[in-house]
Amino acid sequence: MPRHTLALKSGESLRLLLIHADYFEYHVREPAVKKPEQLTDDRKSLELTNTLVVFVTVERDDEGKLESIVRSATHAICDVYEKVSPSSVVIYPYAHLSQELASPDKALEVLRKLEEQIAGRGLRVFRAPFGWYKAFSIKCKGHPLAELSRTIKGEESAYEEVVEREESEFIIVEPNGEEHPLELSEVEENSVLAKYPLLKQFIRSEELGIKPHKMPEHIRLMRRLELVDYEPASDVGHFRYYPKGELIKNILEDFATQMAIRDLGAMKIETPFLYRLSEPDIAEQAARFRERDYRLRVGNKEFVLRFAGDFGLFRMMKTTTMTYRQLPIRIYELAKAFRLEQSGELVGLRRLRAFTMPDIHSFCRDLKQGMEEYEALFKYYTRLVNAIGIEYVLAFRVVKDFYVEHKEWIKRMIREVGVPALIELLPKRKHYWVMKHEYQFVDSVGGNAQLCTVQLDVEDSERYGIFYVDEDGKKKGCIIVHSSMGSIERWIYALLEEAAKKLKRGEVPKLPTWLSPIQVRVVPVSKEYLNYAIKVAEELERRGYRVDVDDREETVSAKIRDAETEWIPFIVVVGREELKTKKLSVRIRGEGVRKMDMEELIERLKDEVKDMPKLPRYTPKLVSLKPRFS
RNA sequence: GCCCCGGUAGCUCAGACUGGUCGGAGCGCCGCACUGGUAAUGCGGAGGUCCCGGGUUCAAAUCCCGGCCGGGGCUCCA
Repeated sequence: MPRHTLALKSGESLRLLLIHADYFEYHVREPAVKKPEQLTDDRKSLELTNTLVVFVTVERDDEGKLESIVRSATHAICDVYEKVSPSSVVIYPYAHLSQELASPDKALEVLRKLEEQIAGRGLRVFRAPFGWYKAFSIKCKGHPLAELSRTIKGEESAYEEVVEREESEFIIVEPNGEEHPLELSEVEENSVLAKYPLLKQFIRSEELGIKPHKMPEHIRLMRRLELVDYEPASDVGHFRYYPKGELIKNILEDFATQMAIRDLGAMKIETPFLYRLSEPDIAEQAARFRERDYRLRVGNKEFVLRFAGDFGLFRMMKTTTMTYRQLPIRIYELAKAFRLEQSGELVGLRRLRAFTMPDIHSFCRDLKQGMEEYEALFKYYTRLVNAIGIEYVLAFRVVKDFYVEHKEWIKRMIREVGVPALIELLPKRKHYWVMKHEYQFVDSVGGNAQLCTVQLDVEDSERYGIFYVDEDGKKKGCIIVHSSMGSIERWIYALLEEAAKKLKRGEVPKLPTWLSPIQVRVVPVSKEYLNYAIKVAEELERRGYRVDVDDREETVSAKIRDAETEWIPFIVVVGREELKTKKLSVRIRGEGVRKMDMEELIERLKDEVKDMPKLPRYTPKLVSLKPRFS
């Protein structure tokens, strides 16, 4: 008999394991539950050949959606039946596929209905009795379709997903506001897109699914540069950060926080990672993300790890008293989030199971204020993307009626950024938002990922129990604008991929100076000049820059080479000559060697770092003291 | 999650098809000499359960099965 793997995820659905068997038999032994199903003699044992044995587990959450579950399960079973042509079907209650069993009477009800439905389709069907220990033997046929498992969900089962999908329309809006229709089938011939290669590549990747077939470069780079690495001892998609990667991550986090607070006056909060599934609103939120959330049981409580910041935020806002005078209220959280993405979907830092997402939620009085807020956030994220310095693409998704009504407003925003935009017009609203936009990134191999997004949520907040007090003293639901700059990890991906694109074009790859783990490396020509090198470094450090000193016993060439392979933007060589003239010999990445004095170098650094966050070195001052992490 | 490909020293990889002196190279690391001027100074040394678990065989890094991790594809991306 072939071996079966019965390990299935804990979840919230009906589980089926279908075995096409040459031979199957069972014999009832003794009761397994307090009130087992009443039995007639003819059901105490059974022996069949060429049969389809369906092991069925009814899960707790199946209760309440019995009808659709039974319908879908019947469909699934008949589907397999037609493919393998057995001469009968056996429904076999099998509790062991689950940790979250439904109550026995509900389970029995489902099994009976299932039997009835299948019989109703004219098939010969048997049902093994429920609530009894049974001995069984099975001889699996072992062909490719002989062993299958199915997960059946209520309502939106894969088996009834025949719902006709109305197609979106696409248009391109040029920076000057000119509008052009776009047929996705004619992307290659489109003359407007020919002017905007990045946007064209984005549409190929995002809308047409034309994929790069290549490994994105950042995966190699994140390890070469000792920034980030896999951690096989954790779950897949959970990474570890070496000091230099941690520093970059922390600077980006500080940047997100600083921008939100300084530019928008948002209020920063923090909420828990874990939420109880027994809370109805949490359960409802979790249900939106079926099978994509981490669940864990502690004692007799079941928890879900948040997959977005909303969980704790909405809870907090429920008990917050806000008045119309205070709106819009902007709340910022730097939230660690967890999503159980399918393992095959994870790609380096592009898609993770654990990531850090800064988000801002704005609570607004009405649609008018919501739209003003949307525009403010649009401008905010545009400044933010421009400040980090990567190429990006702009895409809007708008419900068509809303677009028609607010066309000029949207075009005004596009003109403001000065880049062309792809607009997807949805025939009708199917999400909580009427409109959103995304700043998307296109990587070195032609793949893409969403960075910033702003969403105008028009289902007002009453559904979450969030209210403000209006002028008339009455409680009202508000309009929520959801927004995020995208995960910090994904920004690291974008920065590394941006550098990889430079490399591909034959340019020198680099990180912006404000994000470089080491901004200046001082290289003494020999031991004699080490003290002077340290003095130079200390002066730069006092001025707020990350500097280290290569004190190793290596040749100058070797030390320069190492600094270059680390992508250090400024390399200062000091020796006899520098000591004498008090000038510095500065090798600027991608430019060449220049003689500068200390103040000139500091001016240059100041100019590149501007008012971006500053953090100290996370690695030793002396290069010889730093271990190699990867 | 499914399909295809891969996993050999800290890192990058050769060896595998045709099982048997194949456990190898470069980088890194350690030691000695060199006292350095803008992308690799020379010489020497240490390092490996050949991813893990089973199987086939007189014999397995090598062949077979299962698992784990990674890459690509499919699907997915509230």
